[in-house]
Parts: sequence; structure tokens; C-alpha cells
Amino acid sequence: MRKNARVGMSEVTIQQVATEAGVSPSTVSNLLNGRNHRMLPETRQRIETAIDKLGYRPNRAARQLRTGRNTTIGLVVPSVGNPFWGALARYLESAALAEGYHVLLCNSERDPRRERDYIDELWADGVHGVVLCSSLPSLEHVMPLVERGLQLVAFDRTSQAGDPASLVSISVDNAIGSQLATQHLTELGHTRLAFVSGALASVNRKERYRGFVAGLEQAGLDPEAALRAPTGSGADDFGDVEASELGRAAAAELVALDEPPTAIVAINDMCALGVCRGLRDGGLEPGKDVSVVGFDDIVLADLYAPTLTTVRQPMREMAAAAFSQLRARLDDSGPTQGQSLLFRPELIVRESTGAPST
Amino acid sequence: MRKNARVGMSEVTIQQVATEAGVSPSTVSNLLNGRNHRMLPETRQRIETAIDKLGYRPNRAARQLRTGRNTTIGLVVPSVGNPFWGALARYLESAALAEGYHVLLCNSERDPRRERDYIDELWADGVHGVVLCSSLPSLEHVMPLVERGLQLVAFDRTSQAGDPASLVSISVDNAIGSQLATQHLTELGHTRLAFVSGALASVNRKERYRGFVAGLEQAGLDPEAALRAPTGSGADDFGDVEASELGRAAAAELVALDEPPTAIVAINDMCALGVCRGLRDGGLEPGKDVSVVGFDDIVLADLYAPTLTTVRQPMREMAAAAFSQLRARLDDSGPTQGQSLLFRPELIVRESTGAPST
DNA sequence: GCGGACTGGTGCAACGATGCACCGCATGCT
DNA sequence: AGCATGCGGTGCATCGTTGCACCAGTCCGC
Repeated sequence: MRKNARVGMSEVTIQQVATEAGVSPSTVSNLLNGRNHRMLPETRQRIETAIDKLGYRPNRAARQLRTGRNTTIGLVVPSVGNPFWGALARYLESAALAEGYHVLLCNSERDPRRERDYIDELWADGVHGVVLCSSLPSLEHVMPLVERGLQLVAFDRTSQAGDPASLVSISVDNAIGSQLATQHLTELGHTRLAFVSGALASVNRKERYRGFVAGLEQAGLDPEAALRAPTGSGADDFGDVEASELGRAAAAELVALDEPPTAIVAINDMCALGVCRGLRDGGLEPGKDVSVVGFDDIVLADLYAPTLTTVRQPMREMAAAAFSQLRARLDDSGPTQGQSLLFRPELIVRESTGAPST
Repeated sequence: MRKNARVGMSEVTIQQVATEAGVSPSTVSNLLNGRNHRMLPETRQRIETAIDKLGYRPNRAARQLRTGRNTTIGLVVPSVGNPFWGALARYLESAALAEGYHVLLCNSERDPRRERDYIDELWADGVHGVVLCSSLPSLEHVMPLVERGLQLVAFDRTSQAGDPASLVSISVDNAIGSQLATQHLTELGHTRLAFVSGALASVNRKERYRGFVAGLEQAGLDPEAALRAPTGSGADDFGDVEASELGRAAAAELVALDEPPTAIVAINDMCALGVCRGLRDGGLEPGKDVSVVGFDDIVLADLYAPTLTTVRQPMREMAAAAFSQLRARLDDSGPTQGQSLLFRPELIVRESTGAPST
């Protein structure tokens, strides 16, 4: 039984519009698809009036069936529960909306299998473009679809050797970002710094660590002497919300040292918030006793007490770029080359950093 | 030019499967749609083998065109950038996924026009079920589509008199929630309480205030004597992030009073965080000098210093309910009655509340 | 041995939009 | 007159799936 039959609603079809306007469906279709260069203004007017009057909206399923195209893109993130990905979702959707596209949201929960399944599903839905925020260093699992024509934009992940040739990568320059953060701390006079992160399993985590080391070297400090906080239990501690737990635990260990660091660079803001929490647990005041820097500049960074010094990723611009890259590749023909877009991060100085208190 | 032609990929059709299995497309379709009660086991086996071998996935556009059904639901939230809505999106998607449904994400940015446009778009996409988190007290703007058969679940909003008859409302019991919070404070010995919120423009804000008053009365306190913090500039201060600004400003005013309150009930967690900030600005320590209670239990509540006492909404259960209500109404036939689901909130006591210090 | 029921399928006309191939007519050019 | 060219459209097959209507064959009871 058709839904239509049940509710007794009759969706307006192109045929009805055509009848109303006294033309053929083809002509209406021509107008709708911009093939109106040789059409009497009067005819066009009649059609437009009919469309308005009947409240016609083209049926997307029919259109997609016929053309093979559609205006939906997929977004696969670890979890929109994390404000960082929430912000991406929001900006991406905003960019897409402006061009009449929609965003289908998928939370991979950092499960590779789920990630793959989702992309399969999206493909079956006729979605040809996906923004993928993968936790995986390799994209091999989606290669078959890429070979069939799936357009992929990797977000928050720089290109790797084994990546598909057509891949577009969009990311902030992680090394520069954490170098900026480290530099800020050394300029404040800190000499005992620690780096807190989960396992350096992903490319951009490694990059951030590299920036940290570079910052130390630049200040004439010995990277070997710098503390690298326990990286947790292994490759699995990749969580997004759990990042805060990790920060908290790491801070606890650091506080217990004979000579605790006076400044901490955290792998991201959630982790930094956890670090602050852990410092307080240990009786130290973040921003006074110990400086803390985060990464991402999530909304909460400016709400926390102390407000968090952090490295901002220009999310709005990055999201817009992700969409426009995707769109360009979906629309046009011809072979498409992959490329990497590296955005410049920006240090936002707030209350959580200051001169060493000792 | 068809995309298919361009990339040279040939999507597998039901016809190919049929040929491969030596049956007609109808038979494959029958199997796919569970009409297989009278089919030779051997035939079924042949078809399944063919499907696997060719990697066949039904084309959704074609299926939807034919049946008018689909497996996508819409989610309209103010903004997934806000962790509260992010959490909802995540849980709803999770519930949907388990049943093979997808979630199309829409950020209304609290713009009524955008909200309406989105729902129109969703309808044009063939989406028949939408979870709507509307900021608007009236749902009149979507009535035309509801009359055409759109199934709507209102989230975080209790039913109103003018609502469509078929509407399902899902919400926490706001009155009970803030009564629990208030009761907690009075039991700790507080007698000078304040309520901080923006304009009580939405139904659930009014409810929360009602619970606050009920809590006071229950403790034998005079609601008239309770402070109701300035409600800001008017009906516009509905923001999500801005809630914190509002809390901060309100706290500043309260601190300046001759007899400041010893406990504050905030309209939600973001607001409560702002209140904490405002208290500190005024030289008071939240959780020690003044107790603060929030509402929602966002992730940050447990990370903040002090950790925030708050009223938890059982988001996972609420999201699951939203989906199953929607699904039931999409699947079955017959007239559907609206209903309201009120979930029981839970008080989570943390560090931001304690006995009055004086 | 003939009507009826059951079995295991198949045929076919949709669903709504698209866009190429084509059409009749008027005008211009030689 | 004879042909090309431009104009303003229209006809029709097609996309992949669905599910009702139908079919040929077998078996049963009387």
C-alpha cells in the first residue's frame, strides 16, 4: 500500500504543473534544469506561476533515479557528541545548505567496521561524496568504492603514501599549531614542559608531538628532558569524550612527580580540560600553578574556568573548503587529482597560561 | 552525462541478479521483500548466492520512487555545535542505525524560517518522519505538511493545546526536575534561593520555573520572596552558547545585592557555568559560598571545577523513544493518535552544591 | 474426469523526472 | 523555388524496483 493512498495526499508532479501551465512536462523540466535559453518569457512566466500555485517540488527519488546524481553528501565523524565534530557538522551543513545540498550524518564511534559499513550504505543510497573523519591511518577499506567513483575528502587527516590518488585531505597544520603553543609557553619562561596525549596512533597526533619537540628545540630546551605523559593503555584509548579522562589521569601522574612540569601541552581541548581537572585533584590551580594549552578551540574552551589557551582550527573555513572540494569533484567531469589543504592554526591566549609561579 | 558512464562503473541491478540466478526480477524482489513463503529453498539459495557474488545492493532511489517509502528520518536541532544536541544526534542516529534507518541532520540555528524550509526540504526528499527540536511555542508553520502525512516527534518540548493531533512529544519532566534540584538545596539548609534563566518564552522554561516554585513551597519558603534573576533583554535571548553569558551577567547582579542568595537554580548547564563564572568575577566561590544547580547534565558538567550538580535528562532513552515512536508511525497503517512521553529526570549531586556557608 | 485449490513462480504497468531527437513554422539567403 | 538555419517547444524511451494479477502445472476429492 502506498503511503499516498493511505493519507490521501497527492504530491504534485511535473505533469500537473505542465497541464496547469498548458505546456508539456518536458518544457517544465527544461525550465527547472536551466535549459531555458530559448523559451518565451511568457511561457516561462506561466510555468513559474503554476509551480507556485501548486506548490510543486521535484521528487528527488525520481530525479536521482533518472540522472544518477543527487544532492546529498555524507559526513562520517567519530561522534557528534564531541563538540569538535559537532562544530564541523554544523559548518559543513551550513556550507552545503547554501548550495542546496544535504548532509547525511554518520557516527563511526571510531569503529573501523562501522566506518566501512556506513560508507557502503552511503554509496547504496546514491551518495557519491563523503567527508570522512577517519581514525584510521590507512584508507584501504574504502578503496573499492573510491575506484567505483566515490569522491572522498579526508578531514583532520593529512595525506598518506598509500592513499587513493584522487583523495583530498583537509587539515590544520598540526605541527605548526603545537609549535605555536609550545613557543608561547617557553616565551612565558617555562622550561619544564610536558606533552599529554593518548597513543600517537594517528598521523596528526604524531604531527602535534613533532611540533612540540620543534618548539622546545627552538627555545634551546632539550626535548629528551621533556616529559611525555604516559600514553595510556595502548592504541585503543582514542576516545573523544574519554580524552578528558585520559588528561585527568595523566595530570595526576605528573603532579605526583618530584619535579612536576610547570606547563602542559595537551593533544586537544577535551584532554586539556581533563588535565585541568586532574591538576585540581592534585591541589594545583591550572593557569596559576601550572599552565595548560589545548588544541581545537572548542566552544567550551572559552567557558571553562580558567578559560583555556588553545590552538584554534579555522573550522568554518575548513568545512567550507571540504564542501567546495567535494562539490567540484561531484559536478565536473574529467579526471580529478587529489590534493592536500593545510590550514594555518592560530594561537588563542586565554587564562590557562601564564608565567611560571616558582 | 551519467556519472556511471563517466567512471565506467556498472551498478548491479536486480535484473542482473535475476539473470545470474536464472529467475525473474520479480522473484528476486519477492525474496528481498520477505514475500518468500512459497519459494523453493533451492531457488532462494540460488538468488542469495547471486546477490553475494555480484555484490548487489538495491537502488534506494528506485525503491523509494516505487514505494513512496524510505528509511531516512530527519532531525532538526538548533545546533549540533551545542553538546546537548550533539548528544541527541548521536543517540538518535544510533537507535536509527540499529533498524537500518538513516538520520538527515539539520541545524535550524533557531531560525523559524530555516526550520520551516528544512522541513519542506525533507518532505521533498521523501522523508516522512522528523524529530523536531523546535524553539517555537507554536507548530503552526509545519501544519500543512503534517496534514499531508508528515510524522512529527517534538523533542524537548511538551504538547501544547494547538498542536497537531498526531504529534508525539518527548521531553523530560521539567517541573519535577527543577523541583528535585530545589528540594536538594532546601534540604541542605538554603533559604535564599534564586532562579536564573532567560525569558520564560518556551514551555519547558516555564515548567522549570514552576518546579522551582513548587520546591520552595514544599519547604515552607515563600516563592514571592525568592529571587528571580533579571531575565535579560527579552524574548530573543534564546541562544545556546549565549546562555552562559546570561548566567554570568545574572550572577553579577545577584552578587551585588545586600543579601545575595546562597543558592542558585540555573535554567540549564550552560547557564549554570556562566553563573559560576559570574560568581567568581564577584569574588565568590561556587560550591562553597554559593551553591549552583544546572539542568541537562552535559559532558562538561563533570569536568568543570567545581563539578556541577545538575538534573540529568536520560538522553539515550529519550532518543530511542523518539525513534521508535517515529518508526511505529511510519510503518504501520491506520490512524495514529498523538501522545506525550514524559521522562523522569534524575538529580546528580556533585561539588557545586553544599550547605550554606554562613 | 472434472472442478477447485495449491504451488512456485512470472509479466507488466507503473512511480516521476529527464534530455536527446525531433517537429512544424517562419525567416533569410542565393 | 529550394535549402539552410533558428525558434520554441514536444514525444518518448528510460532509470531500477515493486507488487498485483495472472499462469501453467500438479494433486486431491468425489
